[in-house]
Amino acid sequence: MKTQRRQPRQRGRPPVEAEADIRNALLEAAHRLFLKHGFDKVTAREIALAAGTTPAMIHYYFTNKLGLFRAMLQQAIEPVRQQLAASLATDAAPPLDLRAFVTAYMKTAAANQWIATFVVNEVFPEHGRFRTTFIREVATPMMSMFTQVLERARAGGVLKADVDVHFAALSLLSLCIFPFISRNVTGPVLGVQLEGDALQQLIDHNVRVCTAGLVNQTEQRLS
Amino acid sequence: MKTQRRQPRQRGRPPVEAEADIRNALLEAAHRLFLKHGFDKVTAREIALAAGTTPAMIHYYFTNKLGLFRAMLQQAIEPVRQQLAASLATDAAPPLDLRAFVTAYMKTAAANQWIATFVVNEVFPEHGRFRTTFIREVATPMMSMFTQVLERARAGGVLKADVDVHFAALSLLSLCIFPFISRNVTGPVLGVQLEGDALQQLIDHNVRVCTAGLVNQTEQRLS
DNA sequence: TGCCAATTTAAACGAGCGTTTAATATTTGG
DNA sequence: CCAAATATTAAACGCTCGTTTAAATTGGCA
Repeated sequence: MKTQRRQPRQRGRPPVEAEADIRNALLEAAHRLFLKHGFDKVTAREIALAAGTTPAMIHYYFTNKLGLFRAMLQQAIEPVRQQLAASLATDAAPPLDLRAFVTAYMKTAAANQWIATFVVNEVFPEHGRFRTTFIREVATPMMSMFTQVLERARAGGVLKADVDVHFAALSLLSLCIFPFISRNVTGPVLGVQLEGDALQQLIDHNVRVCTAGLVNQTEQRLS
Repeated sequence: MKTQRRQPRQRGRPPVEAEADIRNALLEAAHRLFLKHGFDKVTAREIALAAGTTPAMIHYYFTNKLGLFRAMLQQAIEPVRQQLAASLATDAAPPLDLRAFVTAYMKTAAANQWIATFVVNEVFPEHGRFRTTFIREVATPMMSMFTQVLERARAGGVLKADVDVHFAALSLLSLCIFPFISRNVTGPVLGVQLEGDALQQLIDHNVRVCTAGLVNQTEQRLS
């Protein structure tokens, strides 16, 4: 894995049609490696090699390793952030469609498993490189949308009256996120891979648990 | 934090009454630093300095940095493992005392917050240093006790008949563990510190959620 | 008393890291 | 067609890390 030879490319200013070729290769390699193994576990040389270039290009285009990480992250996280935010921006509520919530969260988490790894590596640790940024830019605004929806649901009599909104949010996040964070352990132990049919079963299970725990029972009794 | 001076101790063979003095100091410093920041984030020099000695002593007593980590971990994890295992070894069941379960888990997790950090740092990552060991020695046996208890509860008619035992276990773990793993983010965002009163509230909340979601309702209706 | 084994020290080693440099080749614009 | 700007390379720099070494100092024991 170390003595891999890089095929050197032509020096000098490249023709205009193929601009920023190396830059994109670096971003792509950074996405693949950083998000799989974490910032510290991947060396600048590895990324450069994977991108078919030299570490000096990281400095040339992104000043340093962290600059490359940041540039890559911005590209990677934006569509996901929008996707999740959209699943909360339902002014149509307050039926509090828990099934839609849970499904949206877990489907995106399953489709972008790097998110769980990234969060565990860079935002959960006390001195995680992106902890404060994540809290400011992602967690706080989304949590405020979240609790807002839940408050409205409670006002509409859907959420059980004596359930704390913050605890309800925490329960939902726990049930939806933990399985992905712990997948490298719970997968082998339970023999479950969070995709396809098993994922759908878990979604159904989670919907059931938090519906029973958080929502006033009405028509459920009939089934 | 770097230019701290170490007070050199007397050379030569120490008097017999104070044996393995440095060894214990190293173990104690390793416990404090490794479990707080993770194996990679702490240097051998830091630990040696914190223990009032030199890095060479790590080699002398534990061969290398990893040896020190392992020795420290064994000491640290054993009482916790026994404590948690005991909370499952209730042949007295099957009333499936969920409150006792949840309380035992979350109280120990709260009293030993380093566990969550350790698990996130060293066992959840795909190439976590203790992932396979943890799966073999801790996760698998405990999960088998866990599912056994749940199976018995279902046989006794306590657990809802159509709830999968593995999913039930996963839900319980999610609700009980995730809050500690994510505490550095959810703490600031929700304004909740998992200790004292807030911890008790969360325990009650979790008991309620998973009782409603997993257990057949009987006397609950009356309240 | 004197030697041996145990313990500790200061210093250095070698590898790997992120980063920087200086040279070089190429395209573009005047 | 030439000069300036640009992109890339190979090499090395300086630092930190885990680990090792060689010497120094002491207690126990014959």
